[in-house]
Amino acid sequence: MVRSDTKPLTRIQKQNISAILDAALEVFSAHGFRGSTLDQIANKAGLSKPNVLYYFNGKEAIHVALLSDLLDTWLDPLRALNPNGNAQDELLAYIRRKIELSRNFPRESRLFANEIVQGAPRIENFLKGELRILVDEKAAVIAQWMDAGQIAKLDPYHLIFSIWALTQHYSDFEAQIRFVRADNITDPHDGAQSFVETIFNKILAP
Amino acid sequence: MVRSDTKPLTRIQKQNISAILDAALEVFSAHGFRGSTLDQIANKAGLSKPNVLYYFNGKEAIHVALLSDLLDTWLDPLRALNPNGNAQDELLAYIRRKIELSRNFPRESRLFANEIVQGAPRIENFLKGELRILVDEKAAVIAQWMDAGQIAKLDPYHLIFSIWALTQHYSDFEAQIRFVRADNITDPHDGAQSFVETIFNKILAP
DNA sequence: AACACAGTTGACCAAGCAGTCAAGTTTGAT
DNA sequence: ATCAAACTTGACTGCTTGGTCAACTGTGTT
Repeated sequence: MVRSDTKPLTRIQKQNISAILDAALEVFSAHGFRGSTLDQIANKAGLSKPNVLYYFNGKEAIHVALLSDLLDTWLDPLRALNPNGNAQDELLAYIRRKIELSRNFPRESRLFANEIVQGAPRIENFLKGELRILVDEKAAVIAQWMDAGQIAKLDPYHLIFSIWALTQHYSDFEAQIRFVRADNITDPHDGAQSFVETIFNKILAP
Repeated sequence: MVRSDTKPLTRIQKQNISAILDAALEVFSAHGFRGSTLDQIANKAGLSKPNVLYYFNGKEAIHVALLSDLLDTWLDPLRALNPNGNAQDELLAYIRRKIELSRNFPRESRLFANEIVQGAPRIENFLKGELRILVDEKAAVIAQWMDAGQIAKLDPYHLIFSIWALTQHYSDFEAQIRFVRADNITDPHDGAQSFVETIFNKILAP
């Protein structure tokens, strides 16, 4: 088996591992963990099933690899919230980064959504650990901004949740939006960006 | 097999069918369609697997029964939006009904969410049909209210989507909220109601 | 009490699935 | 050209799972 932590990956390894991860992202995000099969992943990756298992210890291992790659990236936008910046600017920039992330990585967003909707069994520790610490920290920053009168006084946690809800909705529930707006549609994200920014301007106004 | 459309159900049929549907709701909403097994459902319902299949034609039939029961109820809050009422009052009442629905029926909400996140393969027709017609109709009503200056001018479709996003977030992503707010929590919905009403008051203000 | 039918289930398939393995082929360093 | 290691796979195994079936029990109507 490959993927030991002791280093250098060959050309073929890099290529196949990334083909597998890309295929797995496609499949897992569309059908959930239990709804996906190794055959689907192998097929989409253009490899045989035993060959997929040559690169990863098992189905679970592929899923874990995807999630840990993802979780790290997922924190970045919130991490970048600068306590010393202007409240409105910082929050709107955060919102913009979040929208961009769901727009550019809808599969990743749905992979995450699938996990959460089903009770987050595989990422409970991430949520209770890293994410919780970061959210507590940033909620405190937001609370200070509110106390200083820079933005409207609201529950900072609910404010963060509402940003998550609105920005991810367009990727996670894309199917609903697409079917409901059958005709006049190109990208479901169209208009979303400016709408979400508009309403948060109203929400945050002191 | 039972469940023919030609009527009267016995006492035992009523009881077992409802036990099966309740168990299936529990299981499907937690694991998705493919992630759920008939054995889990049978167990939770306190019946043997063959007995479950005596009442329903198969796993799919149980899922369909659940969804069609659900979809109808799901439209009610939006249906009740009264074009002749006051814009703000009507929309806030709609929001309140939606929140109440997710709070009282989180499993139903997650069943629906599971479907949508995975591309809505089983309810595509509902979304493209009934839901779409209703949304178009109510979006037109909202647009009129906006033109009349009763509420702020926004994209009515995005306004509806944002209501869906915010009200369902607390049930569908309950796991995330619970883990992130580990301590100071009783019901994740606590505070949600007043927060969501507050921000929509700001959003809708003309 | 007797009878028809509703309800129930253990034992059993067949298909689908994750994962193994031994035997092959390809790659690249020398 | 050689060879060891990297890579690949057809054929297989064992388990899970949706679904069947024949035989059994419970119910309620006369």
